[in-house]
Amino acid sequence: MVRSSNARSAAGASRVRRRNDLRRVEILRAAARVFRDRGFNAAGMREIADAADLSPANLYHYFRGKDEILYFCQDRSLDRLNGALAEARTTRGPVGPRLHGLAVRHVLCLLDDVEGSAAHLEVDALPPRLRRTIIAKRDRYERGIRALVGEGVKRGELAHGDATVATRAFLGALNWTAHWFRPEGPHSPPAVARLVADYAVAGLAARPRSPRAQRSLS
Amino acid sequence: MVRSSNARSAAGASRVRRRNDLRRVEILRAAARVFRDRGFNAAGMREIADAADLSPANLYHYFRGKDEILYFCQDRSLDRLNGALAEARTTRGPVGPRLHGLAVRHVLCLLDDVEGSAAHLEVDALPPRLRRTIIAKRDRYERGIRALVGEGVKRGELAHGDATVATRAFLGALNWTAHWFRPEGPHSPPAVARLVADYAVAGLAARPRSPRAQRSLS
Amino acid sequence: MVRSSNARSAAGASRVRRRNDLRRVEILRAAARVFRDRGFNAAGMREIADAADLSPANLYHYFRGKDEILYFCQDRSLDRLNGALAEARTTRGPVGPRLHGLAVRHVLCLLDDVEGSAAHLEVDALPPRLRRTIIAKRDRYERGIRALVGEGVKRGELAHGDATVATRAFLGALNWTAHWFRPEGPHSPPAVARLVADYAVAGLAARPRSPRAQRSLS
Amino acid sequence: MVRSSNARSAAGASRVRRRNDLRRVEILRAAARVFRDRGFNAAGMREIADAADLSPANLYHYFRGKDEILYFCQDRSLDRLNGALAEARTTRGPVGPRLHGLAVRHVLCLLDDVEGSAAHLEVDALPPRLRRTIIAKRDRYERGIRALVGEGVKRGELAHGDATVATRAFLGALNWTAHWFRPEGPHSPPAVARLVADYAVAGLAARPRSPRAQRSLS
DNA sequence: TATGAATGAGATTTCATTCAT
DNA sequence: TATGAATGAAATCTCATTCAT
Repeated sequence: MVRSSNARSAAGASRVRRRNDLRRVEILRAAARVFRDRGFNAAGMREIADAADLSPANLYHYFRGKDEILYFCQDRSLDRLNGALAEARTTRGPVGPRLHGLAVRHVLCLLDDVEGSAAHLEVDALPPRLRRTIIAKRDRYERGIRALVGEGVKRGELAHGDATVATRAFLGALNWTAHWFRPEGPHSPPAVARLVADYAVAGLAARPRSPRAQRSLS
Repeated sequence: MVRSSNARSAAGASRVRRRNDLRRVEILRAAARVFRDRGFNAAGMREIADAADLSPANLYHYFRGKDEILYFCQDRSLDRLNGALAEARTTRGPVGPRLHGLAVRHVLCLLDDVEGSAAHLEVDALPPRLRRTIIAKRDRYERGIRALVGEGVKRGELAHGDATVATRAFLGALNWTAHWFRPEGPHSPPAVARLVADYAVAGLAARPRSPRAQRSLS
Repeated sequence: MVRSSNARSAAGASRVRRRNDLRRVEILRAAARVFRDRGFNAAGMREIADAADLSPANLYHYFRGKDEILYFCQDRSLDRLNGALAEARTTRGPVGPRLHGLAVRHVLCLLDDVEGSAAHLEVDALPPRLRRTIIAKRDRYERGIRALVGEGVKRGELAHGDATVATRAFLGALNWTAHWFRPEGPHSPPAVARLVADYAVAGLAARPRSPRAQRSLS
Repeated sequence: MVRSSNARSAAGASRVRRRNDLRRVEILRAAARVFRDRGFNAAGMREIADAADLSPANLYHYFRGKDEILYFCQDRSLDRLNGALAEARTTRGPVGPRLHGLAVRHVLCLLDDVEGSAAHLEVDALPPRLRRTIIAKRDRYERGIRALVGEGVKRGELAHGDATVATRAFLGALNWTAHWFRPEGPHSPPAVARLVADYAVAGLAARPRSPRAQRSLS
């Protein structure tokens, strides 16, 4: 009897804990969508609460404050991106397609309306303490991509040039999607993701013709 | 006496008007830098006033409010961009270099610390009335670029594909620069502009090899 | 069966009741310490709950709310003080030592970290209904001391003067102890109690020399 | 002309500055009264604003926040008290009357409804940074009184004993006045101040009779 | 008896903006 | 042209309290 009681209470605790965590994740998803659509500063706690179907005060049951909500949004986003990165880095084969796959997942992550996201932008909104962790993860992601690009250059697949700047321009092409994509537009998120990834990877590819032609006139 | 007084006051008015206009432009430059660095919502009127060396209250002698300041910032930015666009469209020769030149000017416009800018983002912060004008100019700019891209495709210089999405990805690569550029970094603004433009134009160029290679694995 | 059940439940109820009462007292002790150390308004229900090792919500099984907790704290404190007062009044002998004993117990009551206390301050925090009872008890205590002082004056032991004001100054010297006493300081609570009582009673004693000397210069 | 213009603007600036400072002092006076009557935590910014005849938001034109208002209240109070202390310490003559004069001024400072005060209590409400300065001033005051007491003991005027504890009991008798004094009561502030000072100084005076008599029975 | 979740009321504070001078 | 003073509205956040379990 005692054992069964213990077991029950343990199960209860676990169930509660899991429900609590699930609720937190649901809130983070909702918040991420709000942040993406309105920006961190323009998004009010009331909006987030509405999106998550809670009272504003109740948000503070789950998170210490708005900053922390943003922090966890970004943390989750970056974890997903770093997961995709890990896969791209461990896959074999030419770098181009691997970068393409990564780019697709990156964009889908931004546009996903269930998971919400794009919250890895606006790092500056975080207080210094929280910012450090996020910047570390973000830099890990960026360095990982740069490493892939470097690998492609070594193999002769990708163009020589400043890998850091190229990586950032690559990410810019991807990230910008969150700014302009409209669900009611002509393309589905996967279609957009593929098109943008096509563009972004092409920008890295080895230039076939004389690079002179690419130079600006002015 | 009366005539001379009139003349003087007319001259005075003109001088005042011109000074007023100069002051307005100076304020807009300062404001554009603040908006770029901090974002519209995070930027306070006090910050703008400090950057422009005025008291916050005095800003209201020059502008109706924060919205209007953003409006004029964006208006000025877009005018400069549309100027660059016009030049790119009327220039003869292959499309690639013309787009490259435009891209360079676009990035320089974002990074310019005298003129300030990047304020053409955050259109959503404007109240509907002001927003319409800005969106019109922004769309004009985007359509112009898309037209150039279309011309390049027709000539066989640029890759087939969705020109609208490609244009936005192109702009994303450029615009993102404002997020990551740091003056104390390794490259000067013109150097960054050239590197980013290289990438951005390459992404549009006709794909030489089998498009399959660009496809994602997943 | 029914009888046995009744009997058991009666016994159970009694035990529960007693446990309940014990628990209530424990909570009041903890709350009294928190109120003394932080003040009524600064003390949160969470703090009280932590000090009593309960969840905040569970406090409401024992008390109607924060006000009621303060009420019972003050009630208990004043009962103890009135108990000490009764003893001092019924004791025979000169008034000085009897007041001294009372003062010692008063201070010990404030500093006692088991019983907690000092909660008889902050009467204003109570809602009117509860306030009346507490004020009545507090006034009973004060009047009792004033009566003792009056007795001392009649006997020639204590100084003439405004007995009400003197009583309050006397109580001030005692009560203030709760503000400055630190357990890690040089004196134990009983030592402090004796020293403070020495001072407080001396202030009431008949002035031997010319009262002029006590007068202010200014 | 130019000089006179300069002079005028300088005078203007000075006038403005002085008005600003005056307004600050008025606000502090009002706030001190509110703090004394309601306690720091119970007093809302709205109450303070009402007492000072401003909108709550406008308080932030003069002070950084509630904490800072309390800080300046306490600072002003302690400056006044330290002023009185300095006078008491530099005056010649027996210590008793000098302490009496200081005590009178101390109590008057608490009860003064123009200057407001009693705000030197509740030091714990301050954030650490501000608290340090106030504690330093408060300790200076306390040490000054203790030195006076020590001088009295040396001269044989005052009773031997723990000077620190005696000083605190002395201050307790004075400070408590702020708790119980009611303007509609039988005594005027100066009358109360004299009565309380009489008591407080008497508590320090050399005990004429056998100290045994002062001992508690229990 | 016990507690996680939930909430309305209200606290402090910020901010864009206006106004008197 | 310039600004200190003033304010309403709203934002974030806290807190005592309730409720379902």
